[in-house]
Amino acid sequence: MVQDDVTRRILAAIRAIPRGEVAGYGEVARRAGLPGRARLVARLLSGNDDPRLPWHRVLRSDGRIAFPEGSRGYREQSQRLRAEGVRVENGRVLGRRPAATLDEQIWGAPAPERAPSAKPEAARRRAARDKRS
DNA sequence: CGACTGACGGTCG
DNA sequence: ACGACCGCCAGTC
Repeated sequence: MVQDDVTRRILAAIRAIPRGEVAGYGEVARRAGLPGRARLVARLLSGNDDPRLPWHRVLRSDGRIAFPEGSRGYREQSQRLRAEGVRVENGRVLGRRPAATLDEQIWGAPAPERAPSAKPEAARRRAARDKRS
C-alpha cells in the first residue's frame, strides 16, 4: 500500500516532533502544510499501526490527552510521555501555556458584539455525541 | 446526496 | 477551570 502525499507529510511532521516535546493535532497539520486538517491527523493516528511512530507526542491543542481518561490509549500515552521526561498530570501535559484569546494576542481588541444566530441542531447533536464518546 | 461520526480547535457563559 | 456549543474536514452509511 502506497501512502499518499498528505499521509506521508503528516507522518513526517509527527516524527519531526523532538523527543520530550509535544504538539497539537492542528499544529501537526499546519507543519505538514495542511492547515485546518487537525481531524485528518487524528484519523490517521486512529488507524496507525506503526509502533515506532511517536504518536504519543500528539495531544489536543489545550495540552490534554485526546483519549478518555482511564482508557487504554490514555494510560499508554501518559506512560510513554513520562518515559521521555514529560510531566503529565490528570491527562494534561504541563509546561504548556494556553495563553489568552487570539483576539487579545493579535488585535488586543475588546470583545466585539456578536449577532445572535440560529441554532443548527444538527451540529448541536454532533457536538454532544462528540463529547460523550 | 445527506446524515452520522471522530485520537480536533476555539469561543462563550 | 469547565462544560456546552459551533465550525471544519473526511470517511462511512
